[in-house]
Amino acid sequence: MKRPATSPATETTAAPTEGSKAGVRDHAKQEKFQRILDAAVQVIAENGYFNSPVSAIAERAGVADGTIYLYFKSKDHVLRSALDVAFERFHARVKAMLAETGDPRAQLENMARMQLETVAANRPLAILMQTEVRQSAKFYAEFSQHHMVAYMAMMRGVIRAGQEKGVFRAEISDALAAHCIFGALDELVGSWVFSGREFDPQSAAASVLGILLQGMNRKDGE
Amino acid sequence: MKRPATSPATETTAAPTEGSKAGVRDHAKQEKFQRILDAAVQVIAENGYFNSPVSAIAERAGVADGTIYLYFKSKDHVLRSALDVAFERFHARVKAMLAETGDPRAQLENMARMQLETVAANRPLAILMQTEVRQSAKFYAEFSQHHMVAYMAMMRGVIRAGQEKGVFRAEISDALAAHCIFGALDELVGSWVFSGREFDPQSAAASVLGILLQGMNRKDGE
Amino acid sequence: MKRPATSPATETTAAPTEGSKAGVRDHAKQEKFQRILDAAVQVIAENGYFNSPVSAIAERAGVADGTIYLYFKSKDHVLRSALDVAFERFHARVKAMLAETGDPRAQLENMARMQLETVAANRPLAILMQTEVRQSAKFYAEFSQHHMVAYMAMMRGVIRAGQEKGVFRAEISDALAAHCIFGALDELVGSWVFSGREFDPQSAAASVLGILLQGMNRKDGE
Amino acid sequence: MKRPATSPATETTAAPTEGSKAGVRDHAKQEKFQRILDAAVQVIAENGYFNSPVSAIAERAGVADGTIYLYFKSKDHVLRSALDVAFERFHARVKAMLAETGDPRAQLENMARMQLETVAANRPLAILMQTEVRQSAKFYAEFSQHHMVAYMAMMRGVIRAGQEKGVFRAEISDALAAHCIFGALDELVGSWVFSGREFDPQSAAASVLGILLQGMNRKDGE
DNA sequence: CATGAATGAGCGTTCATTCAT
DNA sequence: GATGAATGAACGCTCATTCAT
Repeated sequence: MKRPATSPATETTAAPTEGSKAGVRDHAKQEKFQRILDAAVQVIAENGYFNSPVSAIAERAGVADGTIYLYFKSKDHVLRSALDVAFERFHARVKAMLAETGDPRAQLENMARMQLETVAANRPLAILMQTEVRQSAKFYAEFSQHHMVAYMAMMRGVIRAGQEKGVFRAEISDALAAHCIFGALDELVGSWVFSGREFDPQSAAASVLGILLQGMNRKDGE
Repeated sequence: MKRPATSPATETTAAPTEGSKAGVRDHAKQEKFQRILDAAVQVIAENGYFNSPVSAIAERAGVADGTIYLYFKSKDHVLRSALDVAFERFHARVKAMLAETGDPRAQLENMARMQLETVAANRPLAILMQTEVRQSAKFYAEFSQHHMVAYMAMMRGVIRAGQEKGVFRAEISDALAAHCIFGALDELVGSWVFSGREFDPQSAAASVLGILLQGMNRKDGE
Repeated sequence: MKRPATSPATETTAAPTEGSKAGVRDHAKQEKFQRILDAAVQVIAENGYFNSPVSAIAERAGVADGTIYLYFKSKDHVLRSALDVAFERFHARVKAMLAETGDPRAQLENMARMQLETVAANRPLAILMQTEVRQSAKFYAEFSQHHMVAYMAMMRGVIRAGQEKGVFRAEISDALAAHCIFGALDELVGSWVFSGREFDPQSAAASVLGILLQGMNRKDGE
Repeated sequence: MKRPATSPATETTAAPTEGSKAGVRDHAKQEKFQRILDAAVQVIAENGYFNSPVSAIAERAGVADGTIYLYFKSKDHVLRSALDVAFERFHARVKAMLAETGDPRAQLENMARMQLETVAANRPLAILMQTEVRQSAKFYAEFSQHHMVAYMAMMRGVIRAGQEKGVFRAEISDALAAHCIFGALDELVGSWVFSGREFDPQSAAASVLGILLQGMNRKDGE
């Protein structure tokens, strides 16, 4: 089947109806839900969305093909859910970090480090983020609306706070700066993910922010 | 058919054999070759590679399905060719610009401007560059080997030259800086391409480089 | 997919995995397996392998096109299986007969009769044996290796036994004689199959062996 | 295209219209006609009819694809012509031999030898005779009507003459005996053609006829 | 006559999805 | 709930044949 022209609004991918009969049942359901998601991430990272039959995902998850459709409306929604879930977790962790960090520069560096760490911790998921999110303009636009905008807003808030505190130059557009930071890191992730090279999130984040905060220009007197 | 495991090395996508019979024939062939490429770029930009049947590309190009296969070995090669041709043109233009520009800062800004201009000039192609290049890890790795490495090398050369002339800080890694610049611009392109917003390449390039060269930090005494 | 250059060795065409869940399921599977085989034999006998779309076989079998591929790896394997199954049954029956027949002359005549009977009992299958086995040199060579060699070996064994018992001339090559008998019968089958004429296997077998055993020459004193 | 349901009556495959302008032209035409036929025999023997694109035949013959259709109505007719021409030549040579040979036994042995020689002289053609003639029941039936019947009639005539002269047993059916002889030889040819083994037509013919004339039975007193 | 680019019907095969068990 | 056999639409690609040059 082709991706339907009208995409069904994402529905924030709630895990299957919870809160009914027994907690045991719920737990079993949740567990299978997650197993399918993990299998999908692995299989799709290896072969790409369109070269990953639902049957391959089912097999990796250890369930029957039909079972997938008890948990997800379509193959498409499996991918959406995987990305949604992953992003929401990341988002929550960043939000928590921001709440307990004061200095804008430290906040930015932590965000950078967490972005790279997330990728380093789950390579298949990183591959999905680099490839399948962009599998089509429509999908990407949708994903961006849901998640990227929210993430960028957080980053822009940090930058604006820094500007108000006088640590960042006030004449810089917060939106532009956020794009620059995210883009630089994302590019790094891409080159890492596809080459397979190792790298240290901590120091890589520091290096990138070193460039972006201090600039490439040699200062007079250096 | 699935994407073949061993892809036949790209072959630099020469347009069909030229230089024989009549110039007329050659011209007609070249024209049809290009028409198919353009159609492919449009259709794939709209629907994504896997949701774009060859028949749709053929229809858009105004040729029969089978005709595609007189010019390209496979659907896969149509996409490769489109990307190869586009990149090679871009690469050549950048190279020419570098040859007639002396100042490293001006060189970087021109590169940035040209990257954004290219995208502004051909939105469907920009979409392809943002999406289909990454359609699979394999494809991306291959494309990167062919083109990105070459482009990045050019940029790193400019940065090193600037470091030697003393305009850029010497302690910065040229590779990392190149990734940051490219990534920042690419991210900008992405957000533009998928939102449909307008923007001015010239000033956008200047703004981005403003951040990357001078840094976000407020200088003492400002 | 194209016919793979290396065909995967026939695998003796086991019917789908049996012996698990319920005997009911197994039986249903076996029944469909056989139905597809029968449909294939009929359709291919009528039109030839290459003029028999899989869809035509599926239709005749009363299943969907895709269902064929749940039972067979490829169109190619449907044909192989049909021939393999048919030959193995024939082979087994001949073997059983040989075990309970003593006289070499009677053994030969029974083999001849059974060859003709088999054909008379299933005309479409006979057509396949006369045509599609030879559809390509490769296929034929493969089939011969698997089945013809085994059958010829049985016949040569009978002939050698007859020679040792002194009923057949010792100076005759058993291999050559076997070829002569089989060829004479096969030619008869061919002329029958394609003309549609009726004939009686019993008496035809007797007549052919009458010629081959006693020779065409008039004996002195006759 | 599929083989048309109504086969166009064969038309005895006359070479293109001759007897007009100049003998030179005619000769050139004949030569190209033959070149295409030879190419077809080679290519089809190697790959089978349905795996032999017209373009492959054209290439082997050194002509353009379209040129084939100036000499033959369809791909189908190229094959028919090749077989017709080959058979007619063989038929003529046998006929000439029969005219200058008196003894029925010698006639039969010469026919056998010539059948094997023909095959030994042109292996690709032999492969065609063993395989493509049988590509479908329809084709085979048609070919048989045209050629086999004629050839069998000659052989039956020889056998009947032998019976009248008292050298062959009178109670044998001439038709059956002819089938036996032809079938035995044809089987031999088949086993040779597909195995690639060498063999000597002269002695093989003698051996086969040795069996068929004298019989396999040991005579009393031997 | 000869060419070979163009056509488009047709094929083998895959796989998302359904539904009887 | 879970299964997995069955479906059939859809696809990439081939190639016999035509026809403008």
